[in-house]
Amino acid sequence: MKPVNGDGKPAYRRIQHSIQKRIQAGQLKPGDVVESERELAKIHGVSLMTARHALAELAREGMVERRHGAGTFVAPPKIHFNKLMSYTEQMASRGLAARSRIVSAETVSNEPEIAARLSLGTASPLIKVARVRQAGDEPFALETCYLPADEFPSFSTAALERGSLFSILEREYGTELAYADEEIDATGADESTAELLSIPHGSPILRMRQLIFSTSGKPTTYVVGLYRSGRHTLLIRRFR
Amino acid sequence: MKPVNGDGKPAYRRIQHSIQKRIQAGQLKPGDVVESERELAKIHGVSLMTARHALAELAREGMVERRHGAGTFVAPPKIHFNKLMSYTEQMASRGLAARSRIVSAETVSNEPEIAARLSLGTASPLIKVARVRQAGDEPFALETCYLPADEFPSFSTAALERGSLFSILEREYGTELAYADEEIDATGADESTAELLSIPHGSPILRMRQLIFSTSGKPTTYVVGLYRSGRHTLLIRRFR
DNA sequence: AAGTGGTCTAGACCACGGC
DNA sequence: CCGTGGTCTAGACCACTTC
Repeated sequence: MKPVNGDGKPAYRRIQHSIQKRIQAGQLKPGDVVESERELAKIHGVSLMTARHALAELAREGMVERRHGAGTFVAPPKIHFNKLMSYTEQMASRGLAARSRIVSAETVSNEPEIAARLSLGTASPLIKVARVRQAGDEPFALETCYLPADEFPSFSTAALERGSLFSILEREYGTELAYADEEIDATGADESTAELLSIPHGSPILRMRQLIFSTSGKPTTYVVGLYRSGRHTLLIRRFR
Repeated sequence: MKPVNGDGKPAYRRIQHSIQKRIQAGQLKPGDVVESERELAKIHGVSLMTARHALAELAREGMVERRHGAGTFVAPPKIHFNKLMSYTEQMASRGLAARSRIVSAETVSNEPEIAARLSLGTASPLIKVARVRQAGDEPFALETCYLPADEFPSFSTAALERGSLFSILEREYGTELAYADEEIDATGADESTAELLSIPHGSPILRMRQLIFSTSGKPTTYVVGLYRSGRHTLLIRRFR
């Protein structure tokens, strides 16, 4: 009497996805009521606990809100705080094209501190790419990223001209990024940075040092970003 | 045949807490195995699903890790990224005492921009308290916080000398804080800030503007923090 | 093979919300 | 009042890890 599910996926996931699809397709709008546990159980031919599991997961992910005694409702779209996004993605999410210029691209072996952060030997070769990010014609940030050269063979700077670093890592090398730890502080622009950003030497700039980890837990990229004061604000949401 | 639980709390929460206590008391150390679902069910006289619920919640909170086929294990203590903590709490979590000096405390009605951020009329009275945070004898930050004066009657600056702002809000006024949205950028120290932080005028400083919301979703406090360069680094974790 | 977590059933009662 | 989500039972089988 075991009702075989069509695929190998858990029933609660299938229910979850079916609701998720309807939300993304716009058939269910924020505020709309979602089927109750009992309705879903009947529709999908599962027990209450299974239907419940599906809704509980969706609530945990922020897709729906559950109100005791009232029902389950589609949640308003969340603003993506604390999301790890590439510059290209950030611009795209605002409907803008990413503009940047590669300042330098080389393989270096003399940056022991950064190699250490990437859990590598002190003399390990690193791909080092420095780019100036532009808004309109004005440069507003200098980003330098470091990758272990051994893990990204035949890394092509040309590809960087076209697409984002993230998409290259993910599509060309199958590296799934998971999270990043960032250190943020203020500092003054040194000579070369000042020149690249067209600001006076010593101007206050925001420095963001980012260590990006892949899903396997390995540090994959180190990025140092220097942002012109007044041109850039970081947004974070903290929870209690 | 309904086994009455001693209190009104759900069984799965009691199980959760009993495990949580043993972890915090050090009886269970990171890596230690936790009782299996079946064991917990027997011990607490509940069904498997209930014991399971308790462990699933603990896993969601990051207290334990579950490994399919192997067991449930105490997770290593997590670094609290992206947590909304008061200065006092941050220091306490490092085993240090918070040291700060109140620079000024007044009620103002002429800061329309900040009143607006707190969703108040432009002329609403605001409690404004400026404090210098110290590490040892060295000042490293200037924090100015604003609260709606109407909602915190008889706000005592004296209490601030003793405890943290957060604890006053939570204990004296029953305001539960939920989350904060922060804007972070770099700027240069103005005259008065430079003097208070003992740094040259124009030195780069990290500015953090924070709007703190209560659990009811209402903006409750606005904080502007100015941090000396080199003395302070912000840590964030971003997820993909 | 034994033990674990992951999924699931077919019910039950309770607490809460809105009419 | 009825329908909702919240908790819970007493089992079951499967997938996985460990030995």
